[in-house]
Amino acid sequence: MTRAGTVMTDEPNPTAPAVDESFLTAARRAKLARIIELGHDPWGSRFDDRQSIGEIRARAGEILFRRSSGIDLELPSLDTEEQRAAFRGWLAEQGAGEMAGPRVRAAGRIVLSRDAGKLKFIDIRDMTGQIQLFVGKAQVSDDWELAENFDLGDIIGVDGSLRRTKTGELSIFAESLYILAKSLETPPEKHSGLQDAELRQRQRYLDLIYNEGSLDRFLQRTQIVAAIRKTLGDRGFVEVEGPTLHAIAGGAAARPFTTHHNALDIDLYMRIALELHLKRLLVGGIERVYELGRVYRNEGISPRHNPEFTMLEAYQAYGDYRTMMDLTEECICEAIQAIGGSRDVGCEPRVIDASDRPASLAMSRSPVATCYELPWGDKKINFCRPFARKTYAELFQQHTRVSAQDEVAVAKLAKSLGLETAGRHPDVIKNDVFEAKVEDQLVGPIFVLDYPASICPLTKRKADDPAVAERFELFVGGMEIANAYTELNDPDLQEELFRSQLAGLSEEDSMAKMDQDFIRALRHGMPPAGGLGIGIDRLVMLLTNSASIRDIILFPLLRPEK
RNA sequence: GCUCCCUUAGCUCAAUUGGCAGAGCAACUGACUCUUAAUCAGUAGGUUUUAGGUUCGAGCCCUAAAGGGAGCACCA
Repeated sequence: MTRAGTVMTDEPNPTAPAVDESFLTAARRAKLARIIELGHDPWGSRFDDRQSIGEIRARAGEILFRRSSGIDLELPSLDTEEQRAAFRGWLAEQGAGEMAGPRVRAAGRIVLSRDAGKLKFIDIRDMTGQIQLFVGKAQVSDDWELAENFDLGDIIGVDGSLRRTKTGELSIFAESLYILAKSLETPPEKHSGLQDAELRQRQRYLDLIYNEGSLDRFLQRTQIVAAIRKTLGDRGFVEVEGPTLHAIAGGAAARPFTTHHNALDIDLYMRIALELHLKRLLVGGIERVYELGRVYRNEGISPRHNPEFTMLEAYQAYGDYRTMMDLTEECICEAIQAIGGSRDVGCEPRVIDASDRPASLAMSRSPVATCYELPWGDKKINFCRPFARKTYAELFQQHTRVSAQDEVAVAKLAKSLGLETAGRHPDVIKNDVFEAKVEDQLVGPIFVLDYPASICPLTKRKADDPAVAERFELFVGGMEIANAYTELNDPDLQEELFRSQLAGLSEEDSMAKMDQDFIRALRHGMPPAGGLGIGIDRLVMLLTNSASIRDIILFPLLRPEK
């Protein structure tokens, strides 16, 4: 393993210069040195055949009380405080004897420690749970002094037997102890954890270790993403990996990050969307295709925006936006199920009536009633399939008392809301009003259908009304979660829409957006298709009841420290 | 980029009207072989984010900077 010119420095070096030689770390370094004196490597090594704490806890039923007479007794159940109290009485009645349980080996981080004379109670935690070690000076003999040099935060291993203490606490009665990694820093306060939002983000590892729910939340994120992949995979969607470095940053109207390729000497953009390359793959014959990956937008940071975020885009040939509505419901409901969302919470399967379903919109297949209820802030949100479906125009009318068709009245309303109207397209003004007055109100889940065509340059128009685009957005908890189109596959119209869209932009921006190869691909023929985008971060926020996107992104962007 | 708010011991938080900077946890010393946020006794730990200013006196008032938070702008 040693390469020429490299010196392996396996020898622990307790005299290494400390960055912060405060009295707290000095105490830990003194223990580090003492552990080395005792003949242990404070940085540990491979630790085979351990069981997870979750697995070990599951073996509690194997513990027996062995009376001196040789008769083994099963222990009473110990799930509640009453049962624990009863256990203590029961144990006192048994007289002479001792607990006997399976031999186990565990490893984890010390999160709590209580000394009681020649006894130590050490709580260790691994990814699956937490358990108490019972460490007696007489019982561990040689390892007692090692244990005396343990600190909160150290990662240790233990061999012992699984038993219960006299108070009923499931514990590993230690026989041998191992130091696997010394911790030289002081952990956060043990009751309240790490509260400071900045420290929680910068030092996410501490948040994960010490804040209740943090690790679970991020594991749930992984489960949600895995469930979405499974949902799509089960339906024949092919996952692909498109380029993240784009010569042309298209597919959305966001400002890209720029970067530079040295050998080619060209500026490149970090992708702002997945759309245009996935549609090329529809042309190429991948009839159901998706990508679940990172996009980058050079925009402001807020509780709902991080400059890099995870987006799902899925395209299905021979479908349309109604197809994608069903797919959206399936992805979300199966994700809820994957994280253990409660099912059938008494929400009556709703009958889709005229108010939910515009006459023009036929369900593409009969809905399956599936009901989940999740907390969202101080509210609860019911995810009952099918989700409500209302048109943009209906919702506009309902929440503003103004007809979306009445451009004069809409402009007047916009002005009264303090929105800029001069020189703007009526549909843009209308959409500003919609965003200001309607979106926040949509607790949902609700599909908003049929957007003004002029704000949807990549979307097919309705056959009977070219002013309306076949697009929906799914709103839940006031957030836009999904956005889907019947994809525009007319190359000439697409080019025209791009040009009119770009008319207002500077030459430089215009060049950045006009993707001639994409138009050329459409000219070769793209099947009619439905396309869906889901903002994964916002979906995870919603499903984990998180108020800030920074709570569900492991390492959100922060200014560099100092 | 703009506005407002926050920053006190390693961590979590106090500090009255501008009047001696405090507690809990963590640490250190001691007691305890069944603890559960263990308990008890004692010890130590501070450039109050930074740089200026006002004042007899500033954690507190003023100015600026840094970092964070909320909102706005940006985000078809």
